[in-house]
Amino acid sequence: MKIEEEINQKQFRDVYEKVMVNVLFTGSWLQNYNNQFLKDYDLTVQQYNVLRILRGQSPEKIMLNEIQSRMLDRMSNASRLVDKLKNKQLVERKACKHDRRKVDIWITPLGLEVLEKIDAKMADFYEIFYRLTEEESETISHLLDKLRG
Amino acid sequence: MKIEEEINQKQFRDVYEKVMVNVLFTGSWLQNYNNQFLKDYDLTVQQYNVLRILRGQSPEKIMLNEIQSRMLDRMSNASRLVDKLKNKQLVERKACKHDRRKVDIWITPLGLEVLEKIDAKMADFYEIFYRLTEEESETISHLLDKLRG
DNA sequence: AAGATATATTTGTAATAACAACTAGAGTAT
DNA sequence: ATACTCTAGTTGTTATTACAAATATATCTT
Repeated sequence: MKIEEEINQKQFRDVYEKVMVNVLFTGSWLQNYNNQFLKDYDLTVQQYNVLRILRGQSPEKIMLNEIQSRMLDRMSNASRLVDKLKNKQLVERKACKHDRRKVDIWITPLGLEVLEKIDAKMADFYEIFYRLTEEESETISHLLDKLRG
Repeated sequence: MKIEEEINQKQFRDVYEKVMVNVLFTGSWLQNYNNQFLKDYDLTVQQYNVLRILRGQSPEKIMLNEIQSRMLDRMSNASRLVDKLKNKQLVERKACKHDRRKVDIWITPLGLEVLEKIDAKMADFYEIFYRLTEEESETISHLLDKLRG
């Protein structure tokens, strides 16, 4: 559905206003879609994302700063986000030996297990993306990169 | 900057994962950019958006439901959002005569004034979009429409 | 008209986000 | 060593978001 119909706005001042609205709207739409899917696993998009960052690094440990710099929404509070995951026993945290300002964080076996469960259902989730060809997906990615400068 | 570098992730499982991450990331990035700009006017993106919806309709009144259906982030709470704007005297609200379940909402002269001030600075704000050609903007919009189905 | 159902909005709440202030440890210069 | 500055992370506070439940009015059915 065209963005004009989606938000019931007849027209935009120009294509730039339209693309702005469309990026904002689609981002919000996709985040909702994600959250809906992840609700079964009691995770938010941001929490899931942090778990994936940690898995990508596993079995290496990683510090909070590093997590923050890789997060999709950098405004969320990485420290408390890790807290939540720790409470669910999906990650572990310990002060770094060499530099006691830092904390080492790593994913637990349970965390990996949860991610695997999610992976198993990923095909269903990804279905919507097959509305796009691979080439179209590349095009969006490329142009969004360009927009961010 | 490429999304891979932006979030420091070497690779994605496929182009679909990449486009998902990119849409989420860019949406969040753009929302932050917007909020930063609007901070001078003590408005959030959602509040600004509601004001614009009301201006589009002005001097007609509009009901809450209608606002909600046009919002970019439909999960925000339209009722309390209008509250905030009313406290700032940017909008007015009154129970609808014909159907007392509904409320009529409309933008005040002060609200219009604030929007005009923002308009005056819009050129600065829109600068980033000129990284894209008109054609590229149309392409993004079209493909995002397609993604949402 | 009474009761059931649908619609529009508000309110309660718990979780999360935004932002600033604070704490603690490391590095650096004198 | 002392003072200064920088870095990493935590904590406090307020606003916003997400979701469900409650309220109030309108509409439909019999």
